[in-house]
Amino acid sequence: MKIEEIIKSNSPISIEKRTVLNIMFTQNVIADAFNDILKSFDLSVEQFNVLRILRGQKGKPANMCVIQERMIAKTSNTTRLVDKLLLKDLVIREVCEENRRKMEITITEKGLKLLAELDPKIEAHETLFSTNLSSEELENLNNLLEKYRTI
Amino acid sequence: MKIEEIIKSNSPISIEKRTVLNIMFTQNVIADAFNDILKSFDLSVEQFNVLRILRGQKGKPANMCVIQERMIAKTSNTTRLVDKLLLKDLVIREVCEENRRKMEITITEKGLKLLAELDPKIEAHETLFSTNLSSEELENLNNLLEKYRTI
DNA sequence: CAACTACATTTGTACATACAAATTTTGTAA
DNA sequence: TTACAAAATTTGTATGTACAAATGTAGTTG
Repeated sequence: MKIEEIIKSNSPISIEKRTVLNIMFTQNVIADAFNDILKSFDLSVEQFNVLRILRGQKGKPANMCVIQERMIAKTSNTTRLVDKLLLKDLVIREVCEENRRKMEITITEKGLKLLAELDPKIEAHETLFSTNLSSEELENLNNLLEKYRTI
Repeated sequence: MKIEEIIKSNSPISIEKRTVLNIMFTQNVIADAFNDILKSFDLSVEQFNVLRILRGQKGKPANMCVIQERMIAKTSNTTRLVDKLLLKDLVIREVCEENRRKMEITITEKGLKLLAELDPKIEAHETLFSTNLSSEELENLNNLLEKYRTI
């Protein structure tokens, strides 16, 4: 569906504006589908991302800075996201003994299990949209996006 | 900058996952730049979008349904967005006489003036990223996104 | 070591988002 | 005409986001 139909515009839209709208709208479609999956697991997208970052640490704890710099939405409030994960026993939080300003966040067994359960569903979702494009088209799309956002 | 560097991943990422990340991240970059512009005008992105939808009505009022269906993020709370715009005298809200369940929202002169002031800045921003790509590349990007998100 | 500055995180506040429940009005059918 | 269902919007609640200010800790310099 063309972006003009989606926002029900009757006047023509410049290619620059269309590109912005298309990126915004496509992100929305993906995020909505993500949300649908995570909702049944009582996780928000950002909570899920934090868990994935922690799993990527392979046992090593991560402090708040590290989590923050790896998140996609840069200014999510990491403290409160971790608070929520703590309440569900998906992570533990300890003061770092070498530098008491830092916090060490580690994913728990329960957190890992939850991710393991989610993995196939998330992967299926990621694949779902991609099947509309050939591998060359996918590569092309990624290259164009990377080139586009460079300032 | 490649998406792998951005999220500081050391393990390889599938093309499907990379595509999702690239779309999410690019949208974030655009939205942040948008926010920077609107912040100085004390508008949020969604408030701005509502104003633009109202301007598109060319004098005709729009009811809440109409506004909602034209917004990019489908479940923004239109009532509260309009509340905020009312407080700033950028719109007026009246009960529709033919169907008293409906509300008629109209943009004010002040709202139109604000948009007129914003227009060139927003356009410059939309153009900024687009200059990284040729017209064919832009067309290509738009087509790929439209094809990608089709379910 | 006292005073500063920088660092890491938390807290406060205002606003936005998601979704369900409530409210008001309209149309319709017994 | 009362009762009921549907439509349009609002309200409530929990959560998330943006950003500034506050807190607590570490390192540095006079």
